Amino acid sequence: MTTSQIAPEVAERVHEGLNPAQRAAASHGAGPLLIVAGAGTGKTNTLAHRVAYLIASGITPNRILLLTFTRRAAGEMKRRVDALLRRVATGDERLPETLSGAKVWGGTFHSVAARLLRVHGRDIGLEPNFTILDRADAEDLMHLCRTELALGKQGRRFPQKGTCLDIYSRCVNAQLPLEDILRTVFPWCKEDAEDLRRLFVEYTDTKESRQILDYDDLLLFWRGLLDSPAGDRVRERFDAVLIDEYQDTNALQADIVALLRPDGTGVTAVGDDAQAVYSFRAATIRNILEFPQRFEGTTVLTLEQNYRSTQPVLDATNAIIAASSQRYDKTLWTDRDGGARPALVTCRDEVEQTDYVIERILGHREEGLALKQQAVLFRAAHHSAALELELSRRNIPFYKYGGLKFVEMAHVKDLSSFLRLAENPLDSMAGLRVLQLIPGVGPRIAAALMDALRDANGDFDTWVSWRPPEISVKTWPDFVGLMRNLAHAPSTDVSAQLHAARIFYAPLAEQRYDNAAARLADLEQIEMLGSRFNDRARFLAEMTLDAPNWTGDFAQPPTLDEDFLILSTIHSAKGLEWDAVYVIHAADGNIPADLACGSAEEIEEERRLFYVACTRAKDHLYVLHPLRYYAAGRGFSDRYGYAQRTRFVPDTLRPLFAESQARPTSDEADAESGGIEATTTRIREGIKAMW
DNA sequence: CTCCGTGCTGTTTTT
DNA sequence: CAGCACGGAG
Repeated sequence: MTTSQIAPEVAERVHEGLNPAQRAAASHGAGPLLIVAGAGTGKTNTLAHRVAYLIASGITPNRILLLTFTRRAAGEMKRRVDALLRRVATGDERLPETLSGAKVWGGTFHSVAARLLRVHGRDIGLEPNFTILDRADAEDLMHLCRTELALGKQGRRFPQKGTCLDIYSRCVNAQLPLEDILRTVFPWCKEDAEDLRRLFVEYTDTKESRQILDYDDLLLFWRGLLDSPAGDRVRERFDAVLIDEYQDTNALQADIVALLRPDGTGVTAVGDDAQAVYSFRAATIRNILEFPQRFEGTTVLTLEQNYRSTQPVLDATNAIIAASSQRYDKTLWTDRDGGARPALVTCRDEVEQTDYVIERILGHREEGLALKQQAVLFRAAHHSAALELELSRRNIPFYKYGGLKFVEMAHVKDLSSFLRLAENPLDSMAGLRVLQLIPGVGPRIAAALMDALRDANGDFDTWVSWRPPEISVKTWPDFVGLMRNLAHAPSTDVSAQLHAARIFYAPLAEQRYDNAAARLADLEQIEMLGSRFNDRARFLAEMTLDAPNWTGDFAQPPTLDEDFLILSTIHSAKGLEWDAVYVIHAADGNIPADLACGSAEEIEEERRLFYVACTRAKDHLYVLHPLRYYAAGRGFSDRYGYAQRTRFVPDTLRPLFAESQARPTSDEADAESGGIEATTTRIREGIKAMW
């Protein structure tokens, strides 16, 4: 790492406002650095300061690689670094040139991989027009391969396509042999090892021949590139590599970091082993625990001063995580005195929980807390269904993170598939999808047409002579014309291409969907969005790799400037904070999820997840658990269960909480019938409101 | 071959 | 109540 000496007064300006530990982290020298940063200790801020410090000390911004967990985090980081640099530049003549759009390489492992492979892929035999399969595409491809090999037709039932992909992905990301993964994670599929092996070979071959990459390939090929003779060309690009949320990286990602900076110089990893919640994606806290062994001469710095939460909230969250066997010991403290103990609220059922949460939210808003400063968190996306319904009914605007994503909706995928096919005519997943939109064209014909296209080296002219079924004789030439135009269009004009595709697609969508108008409106939004891009491949990649945040950009109720409540899965809430946080369905079965109680490790992860949820709160924390809950999915009708409060708040921790009932206990006697009556009344009101 | 109706099954978190 | 697999009609 080539850092020139940094002037003390410049350093002082960079570090303004940091505490001593943060300061040490931000201005650390070239040796490998691990920052163990507890929740709310200013991790993001410290990392931003470190980036600014590196730039101020002479490293060119585009020689810094900043790997974050989400695109949102990347954007936030960039904003802060820019602000810092602006502050530093004041009165300094040497710096302004580095300022204008400090182009730090940033993004998720996956999106950075896509960009690097676009440039260097040829060196390892990858054409730059490769396209990327999202999760659903990958599953569908797995399914096609399974049918191809006639698996699951021998009487025994074969694992589902999603399960197959999970197994495959787990092997790749954990870098472990199939047997190990089957034995430890998917024991009920042990019998299928041989067939799975065949399936995975077929899957891999198909992807290769079609020049399509799945999520895992992006990491795999990035590592392969670094491991190849061309690896130096990638290594030479970067002087510094910083990785956020290191506790949630997997073996493959750790390999990539090590290959980027083999001796560890210039590596900065930030993370908190107490917040590791992605082991289902093969993330392993061994990466953070063993970082010092992997990189000799590592400096470990710990951030323990919490700036986020009040003392009572921190007392509770510290106690929750104390029960865990975390390895990097740290005790968070704060000087934010005062504030109330977090609330532990018992509700009779989900209706009561919903009402309670909404009342509190509105109450806080009365006191001046905007909806945006409050969030409701839950374990699984569907846990918020009842709440969403009631919020809509009461016209309380909200926005939900996690769960179904905008770009995964059928019509959005349809539209982007036109561009994907134009970008890479071998992309059979995009091709099959687009072709089957045409009436009279099903899987068989579509497959034949894609084969023909491949034989013609991707020249769409080969489709001109094909005679479609009667119903589509008119549509077909338009379609072929569209594809030819898209293929020859300058790749820069993304929104024009989207427009052309939309015009063709609109009538098909109208036939296909009963709510076509709404869907077509979405597509206009996509088109607008396309105008922000000047590169089709980049557009398509971001579309699949950075999907979640796109929803935040526009796919919401038309209230973007207005105030709205945040609903989020706990996983999607990572790294965020709100003044008031409501953790709902915090009852055994949901937290921890009964599907995740197979082993002690899994339960520990659920505990950390609960910890992550609670540590999002600055001033007000509510943990709610309905006694009676609707066990979604276990058959319909009246499958209600009686839930224990979450085991992560055992009796010993109760003094740290203010316990209450959602309704006064005096109602107990008549509450049962009263509650039910209230429900039926509400249903009737709802029906009346419909006319 | 496509398309549509019927019946079975299965459930988390995300790049 | 889905989303998917399978069977039969056109």
